[in-house]
Amino acid sequence: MTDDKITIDDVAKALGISKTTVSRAISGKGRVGNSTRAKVMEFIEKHNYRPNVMARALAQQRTFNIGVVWPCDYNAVDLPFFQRCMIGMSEITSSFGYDIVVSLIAGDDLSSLKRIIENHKVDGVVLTRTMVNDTPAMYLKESGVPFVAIGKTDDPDIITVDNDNLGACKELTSILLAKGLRKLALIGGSTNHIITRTRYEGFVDAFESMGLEVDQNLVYLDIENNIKIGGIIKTLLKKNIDGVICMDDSIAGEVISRCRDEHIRIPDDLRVASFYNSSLLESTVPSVTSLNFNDRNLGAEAARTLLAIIAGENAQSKMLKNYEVILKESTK
Amino acid sequence: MTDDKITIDDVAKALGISKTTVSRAISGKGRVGNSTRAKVMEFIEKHNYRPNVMARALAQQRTFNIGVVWPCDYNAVDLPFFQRCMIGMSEITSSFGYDIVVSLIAGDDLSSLKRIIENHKVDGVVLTRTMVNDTPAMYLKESGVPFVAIGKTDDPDIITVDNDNLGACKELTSILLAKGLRKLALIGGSTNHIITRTRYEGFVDAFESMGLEVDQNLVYLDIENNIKIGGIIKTLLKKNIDGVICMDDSIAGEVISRCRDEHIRIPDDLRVASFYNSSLLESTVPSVTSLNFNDRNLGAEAARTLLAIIAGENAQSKMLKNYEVILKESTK
DNA sequence: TTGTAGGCGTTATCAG
DNA sequence: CTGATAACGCCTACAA
Repeated sequence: MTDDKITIDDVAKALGISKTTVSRAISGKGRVGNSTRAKVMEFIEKHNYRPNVMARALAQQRTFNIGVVWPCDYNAVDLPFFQRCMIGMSEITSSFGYDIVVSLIAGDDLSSLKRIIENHKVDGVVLTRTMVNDTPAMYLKESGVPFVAIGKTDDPDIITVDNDNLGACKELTSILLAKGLRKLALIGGSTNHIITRTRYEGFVDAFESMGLEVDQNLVYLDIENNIKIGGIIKTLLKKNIDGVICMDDSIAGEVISRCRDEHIRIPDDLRVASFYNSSLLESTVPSVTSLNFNDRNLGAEAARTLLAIIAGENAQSKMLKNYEVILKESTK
Repeated sequence: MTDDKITIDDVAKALGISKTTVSRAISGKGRVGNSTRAKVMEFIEKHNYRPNVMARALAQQRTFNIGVVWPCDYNAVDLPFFQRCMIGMSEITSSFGYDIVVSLIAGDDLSSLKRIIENHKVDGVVLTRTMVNDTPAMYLKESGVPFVAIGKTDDPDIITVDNDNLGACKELTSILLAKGLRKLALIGGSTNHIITRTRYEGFVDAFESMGLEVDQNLVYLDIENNIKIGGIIKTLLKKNIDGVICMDDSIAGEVISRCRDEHIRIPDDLRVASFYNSSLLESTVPSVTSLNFNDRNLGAEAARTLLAIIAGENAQSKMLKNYEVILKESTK
């Protein structure tokens, strides 16, 4: 039962045939007699034979692993986005017999990424976000390893998979504008992240397509620490605003809390919406209007694309259009 | 600069010595002349030579990967716990030249775990939680692969690393009892997870050590879905309770929201505390009394232990004592 | 259809 | 201290 270390050679000898034939029977490459194949399959099934992946990796220079680059800045640590993406990726990779090697990168330290690339531990990489000065992307590009980035990028050589953040943010903003709101504030994270810029663009587009102009005094970007939000809210209130759009739900949660401190009623005194929704917002009161994306599906699509590239097919960048605008109490 | 496919043989030939010597110079095993070693080191530095891990893995039957089993039930998906643990593990494994292969397992489907084990893709495994019917643990034990579990277990053969959940939960409960609260409710998740049982034990211990008895009518376990919490709160309010202890902050957040619905003031009408704290609770109002553990450190310790086992040292189970009881507004 | 032999890049063994 | 040579387990021309 626990014949653990049985090799292809053992199989061959036991069956009185050559390793080559066994190999072919298993891989399906090359012609093998039906009866022979059946014999082999039955035997390996019975004895629970598994080809040694390391040996195969060495022989055909493939690892059947993909790398996933996972940012772990202070902010990203608690976001469920990456976890959800990974689940989607895992579903796809699993079904292709691939496994996932994670590479956590903090700040500019690419050493863990370099290690898995230089050591040939992966056949390709998924980058889970894009940045303005994207050192990981540049490194990967230079290294020649197949990779896919989740998020937008300027570089046409890089294959990306992304949600339609621009369209979604524009739509949500438009809805608020259509309600007659005009003095809308925007609070968002690091402008080093492309997604922050895209969300901002969507916000601006909504204004422009209605012939309105964004008041830059109401835009707060690079707010990487929720501590600052209390002050921002106080400042904003003096400016007599109609509503606040938060780029993610962590910011939204903080905004709601600080409003409560200031005895600001939502939505009566102020409307609040978020460009990203996760369970963080689930139990807030009032419930928050937000955008809902399918992160899992995004990850799955990224993995699918990467595997296609690895298989030699020429894949193209994709934009997933399915998102939901969830209108809740906070903007009534 | 981009001499990517340079092998040990290339190094040997370029230096006019044998592969063996180069190998020894790099690994440090076996005696090599100092001048020779220096030459080798200089050369590989300059030409950026990296030993092929796959070849090494094949030769010495080691992969320099560890597997991390990551549950992805509906509940676990958004918990930051696993992510934080993994960051801690990654810090340690990285410093030993190891990488992390994740195995997401949903429900009883062990296929991804089996794949990485049977394919010899990892040298050991970290199990990130323990269960009552722990099929992953049993499988690993049977397979003979070195592994460490995060969490408690009955099986003395299994090496574990865990926080002192029992002591922490007992302490927090004791503090509330010491404030004179007596009718304390408890809401928690699946009793299939050992941690739920441990937390419950801590709760009970606190009562017993004060000569009090737990009112089982106020204990709600196996609440795996926050939707039920609204009803529970309503029921509890009729029972005229003093406070609610939630096993994690997702539950706590929900409890607070539902209390607000019912116009219950916290802490005036009801005290609330949580056995686990994450950023989910960060911006709630009122701030919630809770236990604070260092998940990252927990992961690091687990990785350290696993690597020790892999290295052949005989490691022992560890309990990390450092946690914080954070007293906040919700129990004033 | 099947088998033989060589190679993938390292490490381990055993001589020198 | 150093070097051939044989594993490690699998794949793939090339032959038969």
